[in-house]
Amino acid sequence: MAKTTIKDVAQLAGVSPSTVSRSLRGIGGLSAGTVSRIKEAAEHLGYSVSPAAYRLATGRTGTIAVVMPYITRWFFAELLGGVEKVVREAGLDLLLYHVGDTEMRQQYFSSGLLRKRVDGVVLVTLALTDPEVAALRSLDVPVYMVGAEVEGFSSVCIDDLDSSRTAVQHLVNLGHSDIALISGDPNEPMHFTVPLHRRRGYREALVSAGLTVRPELEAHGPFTVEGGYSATVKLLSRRSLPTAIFAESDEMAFGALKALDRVGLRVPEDVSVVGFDDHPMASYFELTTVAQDVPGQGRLIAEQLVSSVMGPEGAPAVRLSAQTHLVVRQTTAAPVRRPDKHGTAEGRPAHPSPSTLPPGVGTHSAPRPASGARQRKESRSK
Amino acid sequence: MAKTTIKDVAQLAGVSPSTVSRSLRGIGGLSAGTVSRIKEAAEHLGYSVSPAAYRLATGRTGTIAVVMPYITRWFFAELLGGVEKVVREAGLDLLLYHVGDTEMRQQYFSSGLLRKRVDGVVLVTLALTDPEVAALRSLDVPVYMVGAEVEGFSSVCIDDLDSSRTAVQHLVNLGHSDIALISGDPNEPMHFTVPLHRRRGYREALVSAGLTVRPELEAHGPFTVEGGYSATVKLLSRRSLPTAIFAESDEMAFGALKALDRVGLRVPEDVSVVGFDDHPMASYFELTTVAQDVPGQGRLIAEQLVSSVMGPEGAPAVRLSAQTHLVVRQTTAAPVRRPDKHGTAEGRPAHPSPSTLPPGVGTHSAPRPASGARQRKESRSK
DNA sequence: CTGAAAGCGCTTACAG
DNA sequence: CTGAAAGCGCTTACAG
Repeated sequence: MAKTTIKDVAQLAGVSPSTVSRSLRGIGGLSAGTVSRIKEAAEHLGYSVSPAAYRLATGRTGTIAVVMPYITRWFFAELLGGVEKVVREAGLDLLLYHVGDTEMRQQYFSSGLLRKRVDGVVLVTLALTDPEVAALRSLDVPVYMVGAEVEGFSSVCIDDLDSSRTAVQHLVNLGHSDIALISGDPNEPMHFTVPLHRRRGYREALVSAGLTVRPELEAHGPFTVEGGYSATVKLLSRRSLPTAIFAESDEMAFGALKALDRVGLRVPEDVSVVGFDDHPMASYFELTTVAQDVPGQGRLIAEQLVSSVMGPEGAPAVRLSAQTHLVVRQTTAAPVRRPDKHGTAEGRPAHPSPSTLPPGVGTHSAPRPASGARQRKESRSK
Repeated sequence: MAKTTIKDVAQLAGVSPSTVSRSLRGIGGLSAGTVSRIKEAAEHLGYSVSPAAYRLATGRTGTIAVVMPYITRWFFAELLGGVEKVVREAGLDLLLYHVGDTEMRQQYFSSGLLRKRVDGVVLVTLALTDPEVAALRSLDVPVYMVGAEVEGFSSVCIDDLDSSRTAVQHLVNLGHSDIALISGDPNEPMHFTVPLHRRRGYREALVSAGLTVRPELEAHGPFTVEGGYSATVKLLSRRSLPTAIFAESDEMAFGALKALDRVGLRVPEDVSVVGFDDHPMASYFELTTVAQDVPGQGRLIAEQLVSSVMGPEGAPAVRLSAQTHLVVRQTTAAPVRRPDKHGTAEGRPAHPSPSTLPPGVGTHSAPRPASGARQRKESRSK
């Protein structure tokens, strides 16, 4: 199974390596006979060009890198899927890099890990520091961003600010005035900008509706089910209860639904909930949410990248925006007037139409008093 | 921003390129002074070796490929995360390939896409045909498999057969005899073996409990929430209703829960449900399920790969197995005796008191040793 | 301990 | 339309 080289092919076809090279890439004038002879020889020998040699000779790697702070979370996995599709169809290789914490991040950007290794890189959701931007520029390859923007780099973003405003405005329009926010941690070390924009959208919507921004209506946690659950528990332990909750991601909204269910609050009768993403499980929960096409964003940015990498000329940086739209399902409704502002679930009047109770909520677990602790009974067999 | 080469470093340090090369990789005897001078020069110039030149000279690519039929599904994303971690820590690059359908698959294996491109490849969940195995062997690099086994390739698998048997035995122990299966499509074109093993485990458990395997108790669909939903709808439209359902994945189980909820069947009072995976949302739904550590499997196989790729000598193929354990939560309970076997949901008597189901406690199955089962108690810290 | 030289397998002006 | 030759940037026996 010795590796067959271009020389072997040349010899078999009775031509020079140069001719084989040109023929295989369809360059220059070639006599039809030679071409087919070469093609045959190459196939017969099972020849494929050595990427290493090709790269060394041409300086092009035929490879792009995708750098992400998470791999398994819904948004990131979907985005990766979209990027992969376009990149593969273009015949490029995709190198995956996970930059999970600030330490990895630092060592990642300081060492020129990508140097001479890729023709382009797409960064997902990473808010770059100035030194990081400088390091990236010194790579001398086009940089593409999703969910973040940097001068001189192409990007595709949704309008987080406006989308969040819309989501909260929906709650305002329904008549809510005690609208809580479940957001990402504003002080997390990776400095993601998405949560910042979504929070700003929330606050702006309140203000423009003549409502006041109240810190006790805001809680935060990681962008996960657990994060949404514990943030909601926090909200529910404060002095005034919200009639609606805007969660910055669907997974957080799922956690909120669970927490509400645990304390016996009904959705949407007692509390309305809006999420963000349109995660596949969102329709399961009948969750009202802001929908975005994540694989589409991946494809979009990858197409930019591909056309610039394959093209003869580096294309100028562009800023693309992806659409979002509010999907109204069954977790939002007009608030029910409550006689007792501090009332517990039991004290509330029954809602006229309980059939709007979202499926899956409230059926599988006995409601218990919320406490910070997770209740989890597990038993293992064997 | 001209690329700095080893010559530049050599010149600056006043030595030959050979010496720089040796010094940078810590080979041969080196005088301390030279080493530090070289190191300084390299840092000053921001030098990093050209991967292409390195690969061409050494024949090693420092790269591994991960080939997966899905990227975004939970199992695959988690596995990828585990592999990535180990691979990155070893300083290797990870090339991601998505082989989504039989067509991609064919063109993928026929063209030597991986040829000369990687030092090793991990295949996830792909049942290979003989020609595919041959193509892989001709790559002349070690091949690693997760969730599948091939003679001569290293692999890590869970025991799908035994795990499924255990899950169904749990239902049998609770007193169920009408146990349905929600499985993957046995005729899907990719020929995944996991669903086959899980189905066999289901059937074997029935048989060994003296129950008969009834086709009308089996339904299939894709390994998704939707798939589980529609498979359950199929089950519910047949002549006899099951009192328990074993779903081959948690996501399918979620779909089952939804379908049951839609028709007013209560879980676990009317129907018990067991899933497979211990997906993060499983605890959300209080789903009884077979837990597996997916990122751990990714790390395990990656460690094998790394040690063989980095090591001087190709290690022999090994077959590793990963543990599973049944996690009993609240979606399984003893069946309630029904007067009317063909009764509809509406026709059923209301369950006397759901509180007769002590949360978690009363639902434990008597752990019964399955044949050939590994005994292992796992406890979760944190 | 260190250099000069060959070689890894391609591509691409440069000639013809 | 096709070849010979140089060069891409490394590594590694081979000498010294």
